[in-house]
Amino acid sequence: MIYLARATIRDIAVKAGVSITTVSLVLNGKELRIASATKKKIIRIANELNYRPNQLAVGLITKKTNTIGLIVPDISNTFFGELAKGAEKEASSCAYNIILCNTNDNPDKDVEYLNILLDRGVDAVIMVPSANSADSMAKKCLTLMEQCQKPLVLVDRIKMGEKHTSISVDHEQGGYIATKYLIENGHTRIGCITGPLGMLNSRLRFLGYKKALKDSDIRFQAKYVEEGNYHVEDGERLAEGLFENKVTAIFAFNDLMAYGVYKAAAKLGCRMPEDISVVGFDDLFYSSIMEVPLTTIHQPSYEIGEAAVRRIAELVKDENTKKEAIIFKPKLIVRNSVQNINR
Amino acid sequence: MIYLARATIRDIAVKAGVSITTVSLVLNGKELRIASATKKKIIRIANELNYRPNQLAVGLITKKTNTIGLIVPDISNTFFGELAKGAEKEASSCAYNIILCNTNDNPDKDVEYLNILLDRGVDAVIMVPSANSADSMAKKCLTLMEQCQKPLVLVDRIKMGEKHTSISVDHEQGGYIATKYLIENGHTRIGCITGPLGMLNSRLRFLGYKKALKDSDIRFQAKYVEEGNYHVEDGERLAEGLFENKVTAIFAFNDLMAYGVYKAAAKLGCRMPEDISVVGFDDLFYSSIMEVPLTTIHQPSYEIGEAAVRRIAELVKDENTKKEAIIFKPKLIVRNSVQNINR
DNA sequence: CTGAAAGCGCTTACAG
DNA sequence: CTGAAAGCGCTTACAG
Repeated sequence: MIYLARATIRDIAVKAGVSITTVSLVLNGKELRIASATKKKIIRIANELNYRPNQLAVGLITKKTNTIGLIVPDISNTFFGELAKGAEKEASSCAYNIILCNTNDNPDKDVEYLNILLDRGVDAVIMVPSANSADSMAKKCLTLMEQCQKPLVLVDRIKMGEKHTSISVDHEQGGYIATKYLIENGHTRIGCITGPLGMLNSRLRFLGYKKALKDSDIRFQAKYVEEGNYHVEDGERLAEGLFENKVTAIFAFNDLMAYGVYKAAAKLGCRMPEDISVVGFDDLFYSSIMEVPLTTIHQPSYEIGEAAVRRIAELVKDENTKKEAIIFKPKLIVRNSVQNINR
Repeated sequence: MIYLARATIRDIAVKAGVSITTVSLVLNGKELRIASATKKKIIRIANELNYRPNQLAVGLITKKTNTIGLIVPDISNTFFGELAKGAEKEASSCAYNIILCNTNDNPDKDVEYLNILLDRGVDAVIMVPSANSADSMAKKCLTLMEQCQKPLVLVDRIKMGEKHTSISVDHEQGGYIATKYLIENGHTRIGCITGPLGMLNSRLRFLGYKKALKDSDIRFQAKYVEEGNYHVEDGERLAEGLFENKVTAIFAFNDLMAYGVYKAAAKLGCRMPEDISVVGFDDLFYSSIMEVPLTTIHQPSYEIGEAAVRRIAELVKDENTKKEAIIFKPKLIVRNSVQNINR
């Protein structure tokens, strides 16, 4: 009972006494005129032989592999894990598969993987560009994909517009509502731990922070701002300086750094939120189960992944699909890490 | 400057005035006898044209795609995220790519994805079977892979041995050392929140728990045992019953449920670890940054992913590679969630 | 030292 | 209603 080789279309043709053309036609439901007896016979035999088309052969000839490349900086980061999960789910439901590429935020890998994916005939790629990727790198990727006439969907850390679809939360608005919420709770000395300001998402959140201050006539002060690198350790290290500058609240540009603020507070005996309020960004799973659940800006990472694949499916079907950006609204998730200090 | 089509081996042959055979030979470094002038010319032209072989064509003919399927229950779970990251890194370093499949613990998906992966000509697959997958399901998968003569590496939730490689931490020993540690710290009324006992990893950890009790002449008591489903909510819900039974410590079979125990303790005003000690299993990233960092059993998920791909690379090169299991030693990570109650 | 030919497993005009 | 033929982009005996 051991079949070393899978049945091919030829095996079916031989067994059914017809040509492989006919088999192909029937199995793909292309020729409706074929005698229903022949049709039934072919289908029966295909089932008997457990026939499944070799997708390499199909892809080679149709120039379509039903395959999408997904390039992320770090799949073990919950944010990208959720994104991948959403993308995979949507892909699976349209008979696509995902080829996973993890760059560790190495910009060279962005291009390297893109080429490899193209070698494998992917129909499109979803890419979260590496943190330190120069704009020239993103351009290179876009050019590569354009030459092949294949969609590139840029996600989260978006560099430029126009010729491709980009998907992201509205980072600026996220920064704005996070800061606004702190202001509404009576805070005026609001520290800010940004992400790398070389990254657009970080610059946009920073813009939102400054805009919210301005709208409330609170003077922006550079001494309340520290540039982090999106890691827990940065949050911890940078929070200490902010504490010394007497901030009553800190807006950390991601949840990870917010956790770092928690650690710094614990180390220095600051109570949360009585002595120091914190708002994060991302809404990672952990944020809801902490002892002091973190108030944060929710990013719909799962939905972003879904949306990326959905847009690709549209793009592949109809090249004229508009390639404009998809912007998700950020949402403030109020939990317990902010103290109202209005009297 | 827009090339709609990628250069093919034929384009090179035409431009160099040689046959495609020669081009293929040179580019694959197969025929060393070829005139070095011809060789150089071909290589130069290939570079000029940015030639990259179409992997669909290569795969179709060589029956090897340098592609590995990875089937996991939930890629957004840090444990599997780390595993995927390790697998991807190792894959990338041997020029393999990973096709990601997410089953949401639906056993039917295990088989469905396996077939799809086979259609795509993967060289092997790494699978973490779904939680409720019956043994018959695992057998089906093994049979499928055997027929194609392709390695299947079963990871973490292992069903059966022999014909395939399985990779996992030693769950029983993990359960043993976790329990032993609590005993050494003076605990005798040790609650236990297991995973689904239908899953082998859970049964093994349970065995370790009972063995540790026995070795210390502590009577096993069923009332100290609750069966969970590896989710935070189970930990929280089941901990309450255990508290009522006056346990002084709880061994949760994964970190997620341990977090649930934390939540239950907070709700009931129990201090950690003064009133209740907890040990987890997995050593998720978050466990180290909690206010009361969790003492837990470390599972080397990244290394497991790496090992899976490394074994596959060996297996693909040499069919005679031994197919026995790879068992990682679990490691106790002592942090702050256990109180020593010896006087 | 190099090339013509067969073939991997399919799809798709085209012809009958 | 059905099939012969060409072809997708490669590799690999085989022949010279």
